[in-house]
Amino acid sequence: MSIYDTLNPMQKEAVLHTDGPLLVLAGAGSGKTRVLTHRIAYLIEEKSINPWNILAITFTNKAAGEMRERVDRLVGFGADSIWVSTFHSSCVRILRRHIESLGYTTNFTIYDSDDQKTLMRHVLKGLDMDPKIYKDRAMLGFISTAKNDLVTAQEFELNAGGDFRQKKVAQIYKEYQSQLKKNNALDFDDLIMKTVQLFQNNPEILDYYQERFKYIMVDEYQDTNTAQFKLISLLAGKYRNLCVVGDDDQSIYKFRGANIENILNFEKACPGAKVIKLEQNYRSSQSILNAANEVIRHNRGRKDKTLWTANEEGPLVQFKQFDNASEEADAIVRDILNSSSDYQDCAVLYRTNAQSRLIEEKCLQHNVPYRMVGGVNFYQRKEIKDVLSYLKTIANAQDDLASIRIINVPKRGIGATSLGKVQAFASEHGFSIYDAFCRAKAVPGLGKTAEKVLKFTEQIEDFRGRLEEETYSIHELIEDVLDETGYQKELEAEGEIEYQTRLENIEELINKAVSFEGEHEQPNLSEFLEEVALVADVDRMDDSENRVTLMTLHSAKGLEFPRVYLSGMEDGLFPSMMSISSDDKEDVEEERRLCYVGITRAQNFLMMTAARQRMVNGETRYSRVSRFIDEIPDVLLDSNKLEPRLSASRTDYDVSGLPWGKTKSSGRTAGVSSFGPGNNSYASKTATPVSTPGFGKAFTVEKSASLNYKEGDRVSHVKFGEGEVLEIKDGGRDFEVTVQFDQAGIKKMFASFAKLKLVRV
DNA sequence: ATCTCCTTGTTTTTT
DNA sequence: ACAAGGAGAT
Repeated sequence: MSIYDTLNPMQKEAVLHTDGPLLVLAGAGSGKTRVLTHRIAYLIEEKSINPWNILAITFTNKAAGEMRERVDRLVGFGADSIWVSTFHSSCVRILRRHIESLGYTTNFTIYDSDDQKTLMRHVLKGLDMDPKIYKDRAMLGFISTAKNDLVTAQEFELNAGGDFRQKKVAQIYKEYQSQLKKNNALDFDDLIMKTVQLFQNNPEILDYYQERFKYIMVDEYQDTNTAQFKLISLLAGKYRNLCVVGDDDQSIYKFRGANIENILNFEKACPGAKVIKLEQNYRSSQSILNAANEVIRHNRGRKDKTLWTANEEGPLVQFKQFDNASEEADAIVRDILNSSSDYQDCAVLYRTNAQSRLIEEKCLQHNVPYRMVGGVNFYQRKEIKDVLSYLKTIANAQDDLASIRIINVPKRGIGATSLGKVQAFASEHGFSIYDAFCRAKAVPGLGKTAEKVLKFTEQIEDFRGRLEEETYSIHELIEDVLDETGYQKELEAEGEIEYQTRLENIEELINKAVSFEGEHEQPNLSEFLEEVALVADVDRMDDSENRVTLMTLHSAKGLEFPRVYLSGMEDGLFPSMMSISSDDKEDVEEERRLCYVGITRAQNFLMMTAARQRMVNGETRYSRVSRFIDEIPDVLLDSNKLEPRLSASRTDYDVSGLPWGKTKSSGRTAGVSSFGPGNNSYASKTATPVSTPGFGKAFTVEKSASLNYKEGDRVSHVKFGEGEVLEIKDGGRDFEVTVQFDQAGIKKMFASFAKLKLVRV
């Protein structure tokens, strides 16, 4: 019996169809990864295809790693010469070799969204545009959309025609591009677009890669954008052995330029394409699948398919509505505890990252270990960006953003004024900022500051020199930078707790460097930086520990858990207000697909929850239950939604036409403009009684009762060991706990950070 | 040059 | 609620 006999007939058909275009419509949990891995194995083992000729594209690096591992297990050898990677890393790899024909140098840097924003601000300032009218984020949005559609700045300008605003945007786009080029940098969207341009301008390079990648597979095809589609079409243009796998019902990245038409029109774009549907779900119970099918049924314009399962029925999907978000979070964490499942089998999913805080708080309160995916991206943390900017400056002296970021970090007495002079000097002579730093003596009006600047550049040159040595490693470099620049000293001065977490983060970066060195024959700094630039948060998710997973619905795509909690099922939150009020009906459909993705993550147990009252952006919001819940027939739900509501009469106040009532609870008294100043007071007055003026305070009291240790208790800390609590002080947001540790001495720390555990004596 | 307070935006999602 | 950027003070 061969490994292919374990596949169902449809899966098997997909595996055996190796030549010519193939679209696999794979419903949630239908074993698409199995199909992909077996298909690769089949190509290598049965069709004797050289692994070298196979390209498999996945959505995240984590998925890539998993796929490689699974292929490794299926085929004995050769699996490591297959390209398994994301669109972005594939493009970087190609560009590193050939980008010189586009006028960049091969040590280009990659700008993340923060860098983009900084650069855009700079561009807007340089063009003397009013930032009130031309907002950085909006401009970047236009540019991103354009790039995803392969529209260059020049084409954008032509398309703008006589439209004044569009012409302005075109001007900004142009300037932004030229600044990027000056910095020898590419943004995320450039990675794809430049690769496409490279192929279009250089047929011989394209031909090389067409010959190289005779068999191409693309996972999560529903989330590809136009540029990515073009890239794939070019690569597969010669041999046409293209297999794409996806599910139109799980397309959730339209906001990022994903073009659902790519999957809906695949057959048109690739004449003669074979289409195979995988409709048997192996993941979820019947009950869960029923709910999922009911929800997604409400979308129009989808490929017709019905997911079924042979799994047992399982418990009904639960739905519970709570009075407020805190109760909701509390109930979820309690339910996890009561279920006596392993923590790692549980996931709490939410629409927005902001919702994670309450869940986290409750986990800490009940001593439930958790792991949070997302939130502030690790590589976007200040200390990480600082260290990386040093590395970037050392690796690529043309990266102005990086040089500017660190010239006065740690403080060297080089402020905005001096920097301004250097920048003026640099742009006048066409130098990069770093080159201008090196010529500080020639910068007019810099005076004594010039020497400080030169001290900095000497240091950088010194590091650069050391890097030439064979034995000098990246992690040593990081450690030396921390030490010799005085960065670490400055961190220390920031205070105990800050210092701790920041240092921990930097240590994690060092670990990353060490493992990078282990994986590469000749570790190269630019390569390290790019690897770091391309990691998503899910990639860093370590699932070996027994912890509850907290993440957004978006990050949950592709994962599965025995026990799933879908929180915040409220209209205005999920589906989001933006999508509800949008002119484009498609927007709510995308949210519905997101809901479908969420439901289908669950294997055995699913609980959906909602809160009647929730704090959002510092204001209390009252919401009704999500329309997605209404779309699931009552018989499929174990629900409390028929119970009387807390404030049935609250609709009386709902004069705004929004699906919720709004209360300004604090701070700004800016009028709700549409009502005019007179009506404004009406809105806030009527709503006040419900908003419990002291809500914030009541909240902290509740938290106080929950700390399970008090002054005088023995507690233990992960790092410091055991000790005695000397003092607990209410520091507003959190409790400040002072502990006399047996070994480590007296430490002050925040309760939620320290995760102290009570020690029974 | 650095610190402080005030204003403003942010919150939908991320490679 | 909270962070980040800008203006004005020190």
